[in-house]
Amino acid sequence: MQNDNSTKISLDILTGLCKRRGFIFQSSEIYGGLNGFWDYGPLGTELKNNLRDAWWQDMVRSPPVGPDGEVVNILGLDSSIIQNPRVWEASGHVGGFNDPMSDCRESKSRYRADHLVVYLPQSGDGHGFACLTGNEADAEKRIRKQAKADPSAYKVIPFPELPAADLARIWGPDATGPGTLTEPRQFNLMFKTFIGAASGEDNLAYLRPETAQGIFTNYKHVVDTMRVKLPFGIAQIGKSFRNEVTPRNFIFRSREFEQMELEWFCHPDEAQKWYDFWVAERLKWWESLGIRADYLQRRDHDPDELAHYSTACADVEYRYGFTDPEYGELEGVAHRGDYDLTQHQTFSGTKLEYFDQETNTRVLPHVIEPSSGLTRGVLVLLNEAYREEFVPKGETEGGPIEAIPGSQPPEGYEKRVVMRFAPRLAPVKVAVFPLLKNRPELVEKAKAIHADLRRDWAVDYDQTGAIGRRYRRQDEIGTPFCVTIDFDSLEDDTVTVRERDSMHQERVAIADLRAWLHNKGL
RNA sequence: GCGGGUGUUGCUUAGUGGUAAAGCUCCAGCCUUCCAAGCUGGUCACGCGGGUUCGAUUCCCGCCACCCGCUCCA
Repeated sequence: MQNDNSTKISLDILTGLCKRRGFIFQSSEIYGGLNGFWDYGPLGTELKNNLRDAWWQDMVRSPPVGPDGEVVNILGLDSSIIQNPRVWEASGHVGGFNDPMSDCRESKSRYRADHLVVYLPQSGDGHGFACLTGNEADAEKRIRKQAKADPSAYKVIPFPELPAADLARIWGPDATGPGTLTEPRQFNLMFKTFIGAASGEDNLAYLRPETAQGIFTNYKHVVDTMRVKLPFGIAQIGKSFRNEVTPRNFIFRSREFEQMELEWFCHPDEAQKWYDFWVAERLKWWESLGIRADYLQRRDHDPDELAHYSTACADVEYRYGFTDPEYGELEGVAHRGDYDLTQHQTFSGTKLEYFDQETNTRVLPHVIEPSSGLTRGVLVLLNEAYREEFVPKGETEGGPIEAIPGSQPPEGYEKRVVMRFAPRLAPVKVAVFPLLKNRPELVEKAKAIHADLRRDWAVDYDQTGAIGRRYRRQDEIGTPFCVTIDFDSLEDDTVTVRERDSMHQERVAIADLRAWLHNKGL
């Protein structure tokens, strides 16, 4: 990716800033860390909570107007992370990911171990040959050619029953020599845990790999208690856990992550209409947060990549710097049909049909699922916000000049790093400074304004060092406004409000400050 | 999971078989009337565990984490 993009930044820079400024730390770092887990520091927590709250506000409390011009109805839920293990049998998560696999180091092929059989010499010595069940002729051919022996001198056993010590003398199906197959390994998507103090297989449980199933299992409760009519939605935000084979790319793919999921229940005849609506709506929502439109795209899944439960799926993708090709998933909007409710109806024996009073008919609703990664959203916000700029030394006339990340400023300029978060999402909204810290009257007034503003917003107070340094500190954590109390403030009760992006300053009466900030998007 | 690379303070680097230096950051004081100024002082590091050795941050082994590629990916 050598193109155009002067603002492309590396994950190294972002990871460094997140650590340096208290956004995101490696989990349990003092013990050497843990692959695939991350902790959110004070500012990362604020940022993540702000994104979470924006989603909740815009999806649950004040959702968009539907395609018919009617306000849609969406209700909130918070189901437990650990659920009856049968939930995951019904959902298809148990079973689908439990097959032991063996890799060939030479051919890079991966085989399901229960699909392989091994020809072993009756004599006990010499090479053995593995093949896929159904391809026995292939193995026998190789016995004649490679071992110059008759297949009848061999016994056939299932690959999983082969002692690990014998792997060294086995030829893989696609290998040109022995000893290339790895010991069969279990790939378990779900984290296992045990309920109760005594552990054993009979009290096995799982940490949920998605929040969606908790919605389906509560669907009937919501229908019965909340006087809802089709169509309606149930929304949930929470942690999910997946034993990813390869956690990579900072918080993009981690083993513990957070989802914001909506399950939209509707009449089967209307499902396509709602699918189209939600795909478009979700793309618009990310743009409304200030994400550059040319960094977002809709990608419809090909029929052959659809999951078993899904009849259509479209992703909202973002142009991360590291995903290949170029764009990577941020949110998936899936048309799940009636798969989930059918499964849970079958497995639980509980009727999950919706009874329509007006038409006197029963129907199993179809489901459209916009499911986005909250923690992936945080990564997108960080990536979108990061800028390096050149500023003339000692003054701000003309404002900052956008720079290529990692480049050095020309003579007379210095670099500033600024996080251009939308005010709504910024972890700190306002910082309050006395111009000088050794003038008690300035300090006192600044502290009073700080104490007042913090009733409404996350507000920093800083009196350390030169004023310019304090501005730059706030730039780097993305604080949109800084308020400075100077000697004029003591005379006329006005303050300087300095804007992060333009670095412009404006004189505002203290009495108007709260309203002024509100008008700027806080 | 495979292959390659990396690991000294918050960051960037220096260095050594005798437990570590510098710049920036950070903290305190002085100073400072709006964009990382200056002066003085200060805190903080050899990823973890073994081995060799009188002594290991340095040499050896194992592990862990991170980065790149492959693989995988609801």
